[in-house]
Amino acid sequence: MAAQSAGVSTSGKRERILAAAEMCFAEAGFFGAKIADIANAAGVADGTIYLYFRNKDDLLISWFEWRMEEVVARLAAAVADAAGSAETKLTAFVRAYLTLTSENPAAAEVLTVELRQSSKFIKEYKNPRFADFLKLLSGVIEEGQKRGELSRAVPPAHAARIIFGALDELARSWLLGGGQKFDIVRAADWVVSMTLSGLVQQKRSTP
Amino acid sequence: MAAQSAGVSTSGKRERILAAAEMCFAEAGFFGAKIADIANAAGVADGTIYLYFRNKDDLLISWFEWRMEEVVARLAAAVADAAGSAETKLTAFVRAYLTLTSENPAAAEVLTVELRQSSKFIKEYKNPRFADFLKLLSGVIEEGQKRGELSRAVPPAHAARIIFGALDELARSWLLGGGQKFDIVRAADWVVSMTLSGLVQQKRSTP
Amino acid sequence: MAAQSAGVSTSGKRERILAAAEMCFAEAGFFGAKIADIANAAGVADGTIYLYFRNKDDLLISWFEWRMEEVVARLAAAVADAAGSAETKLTAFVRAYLTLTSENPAAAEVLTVELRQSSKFIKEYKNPRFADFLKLLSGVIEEGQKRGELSRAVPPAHAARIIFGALDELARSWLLGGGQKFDIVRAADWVVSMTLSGLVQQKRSTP
Amino acid sequence: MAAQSAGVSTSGKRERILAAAEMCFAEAGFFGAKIADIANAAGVADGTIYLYFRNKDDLLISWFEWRMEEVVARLAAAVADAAGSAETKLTAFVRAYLTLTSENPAAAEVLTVELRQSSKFIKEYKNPRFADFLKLLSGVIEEGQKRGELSRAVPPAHAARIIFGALDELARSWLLGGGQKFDIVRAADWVVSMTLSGLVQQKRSTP
DNA sequence: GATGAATGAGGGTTCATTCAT
DNA sequence: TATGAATGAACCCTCATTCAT
Repeated sequence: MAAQSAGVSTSGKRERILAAAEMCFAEAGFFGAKIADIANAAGVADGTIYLYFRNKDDLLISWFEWRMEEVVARLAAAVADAAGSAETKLTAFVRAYLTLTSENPAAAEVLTVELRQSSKFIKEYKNPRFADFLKLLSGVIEEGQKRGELSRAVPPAHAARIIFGALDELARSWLLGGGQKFDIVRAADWVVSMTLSGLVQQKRSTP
Repeated sequence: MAAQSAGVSTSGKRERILAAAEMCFAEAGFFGAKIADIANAAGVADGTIYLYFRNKDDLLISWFEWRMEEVVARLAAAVADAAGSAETKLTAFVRAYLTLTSENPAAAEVLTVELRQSSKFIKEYKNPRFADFLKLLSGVIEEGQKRGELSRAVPPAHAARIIFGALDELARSWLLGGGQKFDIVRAADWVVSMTLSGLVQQKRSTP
Repeated sequence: MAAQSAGVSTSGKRERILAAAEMCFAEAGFFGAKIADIANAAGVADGTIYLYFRNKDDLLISWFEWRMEEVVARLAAAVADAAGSAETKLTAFVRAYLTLTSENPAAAEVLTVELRQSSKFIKEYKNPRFADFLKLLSGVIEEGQKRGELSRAVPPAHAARIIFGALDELARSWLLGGGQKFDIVRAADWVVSMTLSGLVQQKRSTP
Repeated sequence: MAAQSAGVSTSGKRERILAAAEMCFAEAGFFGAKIADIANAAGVADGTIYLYFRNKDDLLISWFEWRMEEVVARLAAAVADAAGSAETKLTAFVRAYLTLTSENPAAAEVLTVELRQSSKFIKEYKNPRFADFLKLLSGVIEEGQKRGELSRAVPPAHAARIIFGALDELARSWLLGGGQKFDIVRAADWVVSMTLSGLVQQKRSTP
């Protein structure tokens, strides 16, 4: 009772529904996934979903909040663990992001494909978790710029967007290939290489 | 009269429908846009749409082919005009892409948001125009690598994905801000800077 | 409560829908009857029909099964009650059939008119209940032939078809006349007379 | 011009449309056959059909008139040729009817299945050709009764209905079997046998 | 809380019919 | 006459949401 009043169901139904939604959204897309499918996958009645979520939109938003909280936490931990230069931290971030993708492709599928979709989520919904995500990334960049490790050519917020875009697209192409065509975790090095050193053949300072 | 005898309506109804679809998809999303809305915007009857397109899915796919053909042509032209190094060509590509985005935000909105939506379009539909798009970009990179202008650290196909992801994300954030927050065309330089030279403060070879 | 736990709605919605469908099909024909009409007549929402039937076709097939089960049972009972010769049994069958017609003209209308409509019902649907119906009739004939009561001039299956055709056509002409022009139950004697003794003026064997 | 003003197209388009309609109705049913299909089969434009027929209903009615005129004429000729007793004439009628069925299964299909269907044609349309058909049959019976050749047990109009019903049902079952299961023309003898002599084992007058 | 039968608005699609050429 | 592109009313069916139990 005490636990329930805190908004945490003792039976974990909310989580089961969110996990079921993740699966269904990944498989069929937000519009293709039916509430009945999700309820069935979660082992609850259709109506039960409405005890935990206002409506289908709210379910997607709630899923996003739920999943992103974990993602941001793990990325933040990875960054924190990577003591040292901005380069090291960015590398840790990128690797952690693509590792998460490979570990939970269903979640990645929804994040990468479904979440862009509707004006409901990108236009009206402020998306605080995604803002946290970008802030984590841009924070590392900003710090690196302040410390003189990174070029100031690109404003941190945009640099973060660019890196996220690169990661996201790489994740998407990996997911579409069924995870077969290349090693997504090793692909992290490509993103690191391109966004840190660039494609141009460097004429590094000679000793 | 003579023109009509070719069996192709001179009234350009197909194009009007495609343009109306672009507008409606951009505004409401694929699932949110109603056939009736599109017909109304195109100034035709609902049924007329089905004289030109098999169904709503086919309308989106057809729109994609129609729009991407132009996009790829313009990007190819921009690349062709940019004689010289791979660096110059990539810069031209990126600028042209973001210029197109700024010139036709509705089209960009659909491309960037709606096209990711899985089932019919990324999973089932092979998307030959998008493949052309990526091929154009990876071709420039591959050539640059062969000429020794670009590093071989990243395979051309993945480098192209990374650049596209960066561009796409930048375009999306610009579109979501209503085109107000920053100059998307000038943002091209950020993408160029990051993907060619990288973020790391270069210690260029000094004489 | 206890009854409901069986998973079968005690409110008899399925039967109400079938009865409403019977009425609407009789009045407007299968294609003319709208799902909304049937739902309205049954006092349920449109969507409710789809909880009990896959689609409109399934509704007609289900109606047929539902109604024919009763018809065959009653005809079988009539035949069973008519102990004695094949002649007696056939007479009982014919009278029972036309009595049913007069008692439920709507059902007869649908059976006689709508069910012939080809595609879904006679060509694809195997119609097991109608097969039962014919089997009952041909069984009586076959038995009569074996016992030497009936001529072997016509194979039982075809004789059954011929009798059914006669009954069906008589029912149809009665239904089209609004049941006013003649007494359908007494018309049974005509069918009996013709199919058992024939039209030809019999020169019965004289002692 | 003179010929056309008489309502007879010199190019025979009306007939081509009627023949095409027959084929399409037989294949797909009245509701399943599309005007576009019929126009295509007739080698005319959709709109052309409306130069010859008021609407789709009128097309079916017109087809019926067109086809029944021929059927009645041929049956009348068969009856006329069969000089002699009512028995002979009825036999000729039945054989001619089933011969027509076997010669033109498509027409038979429409007559037997589609024409019953809609209230448009049985309830509102007076169906004068079908009345002619029944009149021909009942006329033979009436005459036979007057001449004492046939029993007066069944009123001629109803006897005609019964024979037609038998024929129609036999035709339908033959058509549904794709004309493979039995010889429809030889089946004529069954109808003759049953409706003239009946099923009951006759104890014919002994010499 | 939990259920799931019931709801009914909504929309994609069809196709008989029209009419400008 | 003939055409066939265009029309738009009509309708089956889906599915998010509700609510009596």
